[in-house]
Amino acid sequence: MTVDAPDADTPEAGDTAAWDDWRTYGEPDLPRILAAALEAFVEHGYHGTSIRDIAAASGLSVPGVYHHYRSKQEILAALMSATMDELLGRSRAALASAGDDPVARFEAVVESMLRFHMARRGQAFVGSSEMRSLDPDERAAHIALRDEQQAMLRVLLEEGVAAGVFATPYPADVARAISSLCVGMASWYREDGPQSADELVVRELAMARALADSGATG
Amino acid sequence: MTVDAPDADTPEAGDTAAWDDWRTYGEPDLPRILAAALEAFVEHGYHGTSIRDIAAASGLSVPGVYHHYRSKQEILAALMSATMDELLGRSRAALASAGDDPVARFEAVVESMLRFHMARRGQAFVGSSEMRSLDPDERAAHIALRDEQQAMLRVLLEEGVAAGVFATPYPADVARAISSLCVGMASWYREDGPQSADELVVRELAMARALADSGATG
DNA sequence: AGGCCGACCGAGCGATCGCTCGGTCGCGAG
DNA sequence: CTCGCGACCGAGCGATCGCTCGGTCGGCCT
Repeated sequence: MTVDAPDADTPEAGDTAAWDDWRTYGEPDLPRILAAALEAFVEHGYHGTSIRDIAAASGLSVPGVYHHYRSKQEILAALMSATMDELLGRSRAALASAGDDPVARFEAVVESMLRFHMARRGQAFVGSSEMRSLDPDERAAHIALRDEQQAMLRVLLEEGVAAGVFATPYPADVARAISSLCVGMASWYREDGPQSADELVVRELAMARALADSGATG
Repeated sequence: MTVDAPDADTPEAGDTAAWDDWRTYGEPDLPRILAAALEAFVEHGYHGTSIRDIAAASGLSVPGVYHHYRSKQEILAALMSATMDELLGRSRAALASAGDDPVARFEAVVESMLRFHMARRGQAFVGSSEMRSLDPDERAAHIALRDEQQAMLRVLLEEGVAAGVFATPYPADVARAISSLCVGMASWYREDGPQSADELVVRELAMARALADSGATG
């Protein structure tokens, strides 16, 4: 069992100091097997993709794939954890670079989520649609990370409410709603769509702010 | 090939006059094969479910299933179209019962979507997650209906903007966002959750209104 | 009583599934 | 030059897949 690892110059999972350039995205540097699996999972889903599909798309034989991963399940798990690691890493980096203003902190994290779900739409889509295909252990770990991401948002909203800059009485619901917007965006966004990524970020950010101020009637 | 049809007292697809009681939901009255397929698709996905799974869960043999549906694909298609027919029917009924006020019309349709995604969460989830598993023809038909649903929302938003009661410069984006909120809700909502369905509707409706007023800076 | 038909089933078809066995090959170390 | 080892492959295992063939059975019409 060898690693088939990402290039060495890629920031490692959990390394908060990396991703300091959290707004910019290069080519996804997944190892070829994961890249092939990603494309297939996006199009046909985990159970609709065979190891032979993945092998052919990565230019390998079936045993060639099994030389790098012990099972199809391990391929999915590797893909999902790479996804969550990058999302959380970028969100933490965004938060760390945002200073003290509650609104700026909130917007930095939301922007990091928006950009991730646009630039890594395939990963983001698989990360949410194939959770049920994960083995219980990996699924629990994945859910914990996703909850951590949402908790970050919720805390930021609560701090904004405490500071008097947000009005929502239900920060947890708003955090969930913003996550839903991001997941949804990963489904419909196309790079060659009518709006630029930057403009889309502006629009969605405005919607996120509106959610943070919703329910102000009291 | 016979029908395995819903009970005769169920409103038929496309019958706008039905669903006049669009807010109330009884037990889903899917034929047993579709009910079994729904449960399996929610848990394991279309490709993760075998005909033998569906047969066993509906108390039939494999040929017994094929007596009612020509293929596994036809089972999925029947489930998806039943879903979209009910959603669109209830939304149209909500709109028809809402009077002339633009805000009331908007809120009626959003509420119909919210309640549907709560009461029929399984169908709603499969309807959005298994679109890629549909054959191209049925997929195109399904997408057309989904677009019709979103267009209804967008037109309502445009009318509200024209009437001066909504502020968003991007009604299409807001319509998409509201749909995303509904789809997301189908993923996390549980009937035995901490909030009642009615309270959740109030909260989510407030968020939808906030989205309709977002981006007012110009 | 006889015949038809809708509802269903036991057995099994060929294809494909995830995965493995027993290799080959090239490259770097000694 | 040889040896070990990581990277890979041809062939094929048993299991399961979607689907079908050739029935049985019971209720309804005449």
